[in-house]
Amino acid sequence: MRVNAECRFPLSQNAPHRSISISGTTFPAGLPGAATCDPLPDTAGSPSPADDYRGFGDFVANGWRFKHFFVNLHIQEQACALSARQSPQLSILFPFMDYNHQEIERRWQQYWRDNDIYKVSEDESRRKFYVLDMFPYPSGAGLHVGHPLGYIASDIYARFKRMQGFNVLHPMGYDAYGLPAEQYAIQTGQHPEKTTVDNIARYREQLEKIGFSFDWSREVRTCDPAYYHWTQWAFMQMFNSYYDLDVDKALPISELTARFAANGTEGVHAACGKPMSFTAAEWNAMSEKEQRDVLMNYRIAYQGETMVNWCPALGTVLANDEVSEGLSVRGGHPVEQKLMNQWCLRVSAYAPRLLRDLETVDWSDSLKETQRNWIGKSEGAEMKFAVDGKDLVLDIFTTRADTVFGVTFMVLAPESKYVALLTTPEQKAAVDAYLEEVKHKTERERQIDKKVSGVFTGSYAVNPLTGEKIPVWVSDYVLAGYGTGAIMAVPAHDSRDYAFARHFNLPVIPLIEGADVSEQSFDAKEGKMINSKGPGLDLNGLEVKDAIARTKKYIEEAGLGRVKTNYRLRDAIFSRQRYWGEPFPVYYKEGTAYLLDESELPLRLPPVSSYLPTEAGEPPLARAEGWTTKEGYPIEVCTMPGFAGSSAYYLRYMDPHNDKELVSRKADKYWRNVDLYVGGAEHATGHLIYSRFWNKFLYDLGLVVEAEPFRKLVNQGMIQGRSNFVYRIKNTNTFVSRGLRKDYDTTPIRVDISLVSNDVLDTERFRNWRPEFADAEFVLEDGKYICGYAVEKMSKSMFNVVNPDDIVERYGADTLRLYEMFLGPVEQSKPWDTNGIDGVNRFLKKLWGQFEKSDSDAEMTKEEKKSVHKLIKKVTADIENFSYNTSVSAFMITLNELIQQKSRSRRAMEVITRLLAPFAPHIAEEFWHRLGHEGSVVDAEWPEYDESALVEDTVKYPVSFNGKTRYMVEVAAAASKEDVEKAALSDPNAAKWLGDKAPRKVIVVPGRIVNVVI
RNA sequence: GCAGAAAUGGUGGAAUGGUAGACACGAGGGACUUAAAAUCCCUUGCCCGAUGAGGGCGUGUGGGUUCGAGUCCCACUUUCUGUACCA
Repeated sequence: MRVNAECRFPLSQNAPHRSISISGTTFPAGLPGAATCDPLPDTAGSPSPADDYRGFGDFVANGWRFKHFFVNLHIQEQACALSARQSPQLSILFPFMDYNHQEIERRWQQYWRDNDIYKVSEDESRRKFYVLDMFPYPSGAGLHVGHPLGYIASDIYARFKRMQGFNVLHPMGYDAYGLPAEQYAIQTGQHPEKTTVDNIARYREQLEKIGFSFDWSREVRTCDPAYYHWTQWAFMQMFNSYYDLDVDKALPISELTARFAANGTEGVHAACGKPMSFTAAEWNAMSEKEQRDVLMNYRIAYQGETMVNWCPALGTVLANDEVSEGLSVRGGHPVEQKLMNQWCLRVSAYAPRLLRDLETVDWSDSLKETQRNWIGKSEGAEMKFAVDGKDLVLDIFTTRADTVFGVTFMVLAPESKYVALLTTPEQKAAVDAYLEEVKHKTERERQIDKKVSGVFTGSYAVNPLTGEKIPVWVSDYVLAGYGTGAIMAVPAHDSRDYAFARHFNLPVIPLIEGADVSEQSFDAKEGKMINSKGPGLDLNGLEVKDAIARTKKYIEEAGLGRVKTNYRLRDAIFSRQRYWGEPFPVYYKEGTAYLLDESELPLRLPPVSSYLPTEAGEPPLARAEGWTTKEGYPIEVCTMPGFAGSSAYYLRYMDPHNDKELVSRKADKYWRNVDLYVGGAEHATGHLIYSRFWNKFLYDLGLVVEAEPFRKLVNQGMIQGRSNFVYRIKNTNTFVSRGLRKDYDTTPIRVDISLVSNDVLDTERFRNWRPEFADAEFVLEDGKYICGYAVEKMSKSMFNVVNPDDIVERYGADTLRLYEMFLGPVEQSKPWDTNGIDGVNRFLKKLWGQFEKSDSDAEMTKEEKKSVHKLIKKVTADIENFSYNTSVSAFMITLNELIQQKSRSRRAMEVITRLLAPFAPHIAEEFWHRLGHEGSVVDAEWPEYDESALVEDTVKYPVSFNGKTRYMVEVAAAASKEDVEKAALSDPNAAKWLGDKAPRKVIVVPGRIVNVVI
């Protein structure tokens, strides 16, 4: 059937007349009953615009809403030969499709799944691009609107790159080992795996709804044996490697063993725990156990006695980055220092390379700076101070070698092994008492309580430059873990030493000319040296900088010490006394650690009867039955920390199903490393250090091709919650707005965010929500109760969590995606405010309407073309710069322009569809198909702009006088500077501003501005 | 303390040294509607002026460079983030 009747009818009296043509082409194909009018003969001619209508009703079918009109056609008889049974009154079902996000999003998500649209494989013919998000820990609370921010940003980039022709790897997975699941297990007895799997299912569902282009076939979970097989494997490689300082890379431990057997420690420069010296003969004479003990000092994954952060509440040790201000990052429990034998990773060996290679990556300056601080390179000197009357030498590290002449005492860390050696019998009681006191302080107490404390050991050291005797003290302001655990104290030029000296009445000798040290120390590294002359060295009169260099040179020549670079970065503690983590592929034979055979990987996490430590204080794995090798040797009962599984996951995504290797050579050579990594800045000192270390280690072994894992990194800001408050006058049931009125004595009460809209409280729902205030009175302003608010972290306990599911349900994923981008720059933290979401939702609805109106296949007009090409240029540049908020506004501007132009161009919509595809993939896919395309818009080509379309015929110049804009002149775009100047000055407005003066100077910036100086 | 980032309307924010406040929210007014919702139109930095024409002032504070500064330089204030007895 072919119907060719053009009908015009008003949708409402005021709305512009809208015409539809009833024919096979305008009705989307396949719609049932698109036009249920009686069969019409071919008709020609048009009805008059004044055709009246009567009666209408809506009904919905297949997601389309139909309006039912009866139209009285006023068609000229001769133009339309109607037969007797055909009424001049035509019944039309006008398909009136609202923007139905639920329908559209469901349909296209299904289409993407069914057609494996986001599945990628290595394709040598195309250039690769790897876009990665930091994978989430699947917590029980699910996602809130803050989580997807980074995922949306990276998804836009991934889709953009794909449309530009790149083969884009964009995977997602789960960092599934972690404390919350285990804590939950302890409370409920439920296996953490169950909790984790449930949470992952929830996350997956939430993520799917937002329309990400993840290749889910590559999903990884760190708790999956097929995955942690390779975590354990990597650990084994580290156990079997040492760090050679001469070639500056990791080498197989077998090479070290061979060198020991041939030459002993002679000529070996390797990173180690404590310096060792032995001959080949001594080595060869050692028992296997002794040899293995020696090797443990060199392995990259090693077991060592170290001061660790022990968290009694969690029953485990923690890495430095898992502790903040003396409290555990997870849970906020107090942390103590404790000497324990633990597995460690020799990350410190990589400190120089971790620092140096920061220059090769495209990360933000602030993030690089954070890493630099954490690595903490400091150049100075290690100096020897002999102990008076004893055959002992104290090594100290200092960056201020120039201040040796001002050393008036020395300080040992309480944990230093020298404390026992230097304490004299007379002082023993006092020192022991002090050590006892310090031991019972937690790290937190030590930090909060900055009171000066310490005790004299009774011994004296000898200043190597002056020969003077100086007392040696013990104090907890000196850290055992940094430098040598001993310092030379220069109270005149170090504030901590100064405080200590004043407290214990020790002398203060100023060394810099003009420095007033009567009230405080002079810490600046500037000025001329005084009081600095000894038998072998005279620094007087030198600038501090030169004095430092001079002293370093002198002590090296005189054998008093050496130039040394210290790093703050310490080895990573790799054991956790917990259940929910990767087991170590390690067993113990006569107390010595051995690796399992690789063929036994993965070593599966065994079931246990309880997730608590044993009575004997051993970790939960000690409860596992048969936790031994076949031969009956006990297996390690600690598990690996959270960062173990997250350190190389980006490699596993390249080849996730490989059961022979972590990643195949081929896949690694193709995908290489991550081109764009998006995640939170909170991982700056943990994950990003460990991951870089891990990668460099694998790189040294020739297992991966890139020295840095993450080429470009973007930190998305945090989305904060907006907490709402109501204010109750004390001891009454009356609430007042905002709490701004100081005459009321008010107490803020938190209100769930769902009860508040535009700061206005739904008082009725509030009464239901908090039944104890069921009969509350509200003092209204203009009939409304206005809540107060505060911007805080988004958290359940603050009643400010906004769930993305609710937003998706109500507005759609495309709206959520656009809105999160529209909120502001991705890197910036900002509070979530659902109120603004209507703006982008309206934009999509308007765009939808514009699409429906677009029925012209003609070339774009000049105006249309200019609008559209301006948009191509803007959006392309914005995506490259991660400036997504301005992209969204550019879309809005273009749409407004097209509406203004009364555009009906399908070509314009076609370009906009492509540009919008990365941002709002569902609606774009819908448009794409309705425009008649077969495949997915995901593979549409990214449009290029035509510079000539952007050229203006005329340019409007603002004319300013002495920098103040006064009026505009319009001149031809081709006008010369002189012409522009002439136009500006001959404008009728000119006289008013020039007055009787002549312009001194006229500045014309082509295309920009005219400034007249008078 | 140190390091980094930032400070622009009622709000989120925009602005290669060149018309400050794009875009959006909110607010006010109007149209449509029996009504509401939705939608559409207008106004919206502050002050003076009459509601007009017009003018003045405005990007945390104070100075500077420049024909011209939100943007560059110096000093300061405040906020956020990270980090800390690191010798």
